[in-house]
Amino acid sequence: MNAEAIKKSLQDGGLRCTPQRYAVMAFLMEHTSHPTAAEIFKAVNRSDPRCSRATTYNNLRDLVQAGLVREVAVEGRAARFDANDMPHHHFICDRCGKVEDLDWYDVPRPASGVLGKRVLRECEIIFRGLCARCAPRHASR
Amino acid sequence: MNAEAIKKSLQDGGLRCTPQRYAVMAFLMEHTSHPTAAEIFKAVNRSDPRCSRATTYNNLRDLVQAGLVREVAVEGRAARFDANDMPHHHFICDRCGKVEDLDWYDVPRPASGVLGKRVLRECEIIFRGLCARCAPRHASR
DNA sequence: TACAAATTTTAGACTAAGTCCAATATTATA
DNA sequence: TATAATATTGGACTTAGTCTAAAATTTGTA
Repeated sequence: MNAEAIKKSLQDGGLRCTPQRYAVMAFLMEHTSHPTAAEIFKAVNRSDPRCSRATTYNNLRDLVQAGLVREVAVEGRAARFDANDMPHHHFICDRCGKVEDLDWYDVPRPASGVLGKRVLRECEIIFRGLCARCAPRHASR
Repeated sequence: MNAEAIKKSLQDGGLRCTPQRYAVMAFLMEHTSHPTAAEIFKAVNRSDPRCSRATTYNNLRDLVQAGLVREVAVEGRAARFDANDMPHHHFICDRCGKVEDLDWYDVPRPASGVLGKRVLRECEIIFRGLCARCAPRHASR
């Protein structure tokens, strides 16, 4: 993982590069499984106990605001975070809550533009169903 | 609002028609503004104090499971509920968190089908931006 | 209508997820 | 290196939602 690239992207987002913020960002870039805030805190705090829970939440908020990280809300479950900077959509498993990235080009892209009197910033397609682990195998039986 | 129709849809969903459950369903059909569980509880409990908080949550869970109500997760905010049974997508305001329905035909519909090894149940497009109230008016100034 | 079985309701304690605070520390800039 | 702006901290707090087990209601059957 390129440390300089992380530093630069923090700066480009108008954020200072602190050890805690760097650690949160680096963790998200290395772990593309959409961890929850609690998971991120546990991992980052374990390898560097200087990072507190409040700081983890503060940094996630800042990274999302700066557009470097995406937050995915899942019904009845904790929010999940994602540093994948390529445009993409998500698949959420009904059973285990797992969030998977779908390549933008895997799915048709809805037209962007104005929606009535609303100012559109982004659109995301959320697919729901059962992931490969949760789907009943040999379902034909 | 057709009381018999509500009764029938509860039964079709395999749910008994209790006064509390009926009240939650009726409230959602009359209020299409995507209320939160707390708002639903307050309103239903005010007009009939027999309905407790736990019951409101239980019934929302049951109605969602039965497919009569949709739940919309919003980042950093309480879940919102929606009894609109027509296929549709949502617009979520970044600033105030308001959820608005978008007619299915207002937006292109992504192709359905299998996504890799995943079993697809539904897909929803979530549009984000600023609603008519929150968008800066006369923005050219 | 009366009974039994299944389902639903309840108050309130509890948990999980996340925010807030104000004192302290760190970072970037001049 | 001094300074101003920003970030970090532990821990109390809030908000959203779940759990429990006893009591009540609903529904099907006789």
